Amino acid sequence: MTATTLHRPTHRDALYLLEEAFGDGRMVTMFGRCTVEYDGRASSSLGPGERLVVCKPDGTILVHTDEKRKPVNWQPPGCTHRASVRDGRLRVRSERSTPQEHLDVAFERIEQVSAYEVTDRSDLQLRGSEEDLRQRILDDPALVEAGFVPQATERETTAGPVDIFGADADGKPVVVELKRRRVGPSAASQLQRYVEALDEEFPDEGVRGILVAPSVTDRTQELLAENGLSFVAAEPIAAEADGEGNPGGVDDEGTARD
Amino acid sequence: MTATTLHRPTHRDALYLLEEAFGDGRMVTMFGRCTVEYDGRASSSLGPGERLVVCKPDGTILVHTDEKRKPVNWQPPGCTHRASVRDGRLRVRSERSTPQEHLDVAFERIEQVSAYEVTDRSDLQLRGSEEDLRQRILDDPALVEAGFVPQATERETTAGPVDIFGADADGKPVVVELKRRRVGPSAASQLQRYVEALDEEFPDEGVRGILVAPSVTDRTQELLAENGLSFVAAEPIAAEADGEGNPGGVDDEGTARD
DNA sequence: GAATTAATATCGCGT
DNA sequence: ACGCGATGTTAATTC
Repeated sequence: MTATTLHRPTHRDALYLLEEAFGDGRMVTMFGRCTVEYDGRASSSLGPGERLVVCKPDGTILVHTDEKRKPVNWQPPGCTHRASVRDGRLRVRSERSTPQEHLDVAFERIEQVSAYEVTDRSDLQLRGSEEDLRQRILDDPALVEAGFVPQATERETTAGPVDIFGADADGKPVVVELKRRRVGPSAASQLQRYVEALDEEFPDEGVRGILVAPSVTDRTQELLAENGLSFVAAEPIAAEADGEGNPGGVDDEGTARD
Repeated sequence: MTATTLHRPTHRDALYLLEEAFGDGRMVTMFGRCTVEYDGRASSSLGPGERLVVCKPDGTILVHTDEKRKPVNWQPPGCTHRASVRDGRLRVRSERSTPQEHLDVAFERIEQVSAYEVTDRSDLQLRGSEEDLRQRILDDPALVEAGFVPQATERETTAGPVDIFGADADGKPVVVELKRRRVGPSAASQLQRYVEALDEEFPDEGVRGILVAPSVTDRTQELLAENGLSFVAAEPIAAEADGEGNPGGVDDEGTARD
């Protein structure tokens, strides 16, 4: 059986399912009225309300309200889940050390509990990352500027590893900092740190810094100019010729719209 | 009814529930074997596997596998959900403009669908944030150094707003940058940008920069020293006298352990 | 373990 | 809408 569900169970019956599911490495969802307490890297309290709680077999716990992408409370993978009943509440505690932190969920009413057997071997294939941008540049260094010759990636400096290190048409050292999307001031600062570090390695050679990204904000442009840095516009994936038509296809049996 | 669940429904029956739930602003969970395609800020493909899909009434969609805290795919609030059946698959599409992006989930088998009415008015109370650290410093400026006098918070500069601006015992301008936890090089760069900006506002007054955080990394300490910046150790909340005993209490009716 | 950086980061606040 | 910075960021990678 890949899904087991209890509707409005007693706390005791819910507890039995949780014991079983935690032991079998099944994923669990709970829905009901609860409070949540967290203590660890910070601490927090959440008063009563109806929420969806998800427990994963890797030790993750998520508490979701009806809004937002982020859980209102959570615990990362590697935690230990325990369930119990005390003072008329169904309780779930998730705990870990390093850092010492724990999350407590207490249900005063449990509307539904489900346990799922999950099998998922597929890996996500992602396109358009900074890694893709780097590959584009290495395949066609002229995207940075004519005559640019990449010599190393992730080259170490005292300010940390730089994305691409190379030389321009005149043989001057060049640092290239890559960003997959429009950038703010922090990217300019980061590039400036790299240039300063390499200036000490190559005194009097006039190390150049080039930021490669789709675009930059106005203040960032100023920052770059102040520090004698350059900006080159480039996307992590080539922009498509616009002709996608209707990628999702047409529904033929019915639709539900939110 | 606050929770409605269909176990191994036909795609058509699942579709009817989705139509109803999306229309009523209910939260939906789905579990089954599916594939996922995303295109927008980046693009991705995910092959077949069993996953938990959560749709929120605010337009959020989350696709969770049995591992990790982050959803393997998602769409942020503000999207529009649509469900349909086509080519023998139950499909859910989540879409938005600005930026133009969409997520498609296609179930070949749907194990369970649930719809929940959610009511949650409680707000999260969080302690230990940077805001708490700021309040601590303002309550007791000597935590920064003897004689320090705060004059403004979020004071504007050409490099952006600084956390605390004030004067030291000698009347020299001081910029304080706050971080709630151990910091890396970017915090030092940020502080340096603020000092440079204020140096132009207060020429020849010798603007000082102080980083206040629990601790700094070695390379960051060097960066601070190179730029003539200071570091002061402080936590966002006072460390507790260790005496918490057994905060979770003792279980008296049973436990389930993961 | 600590350190460093990317991310479809998300989120909130300001203009 | 864009810009900017905090986050209990999470996660991957390297040392």
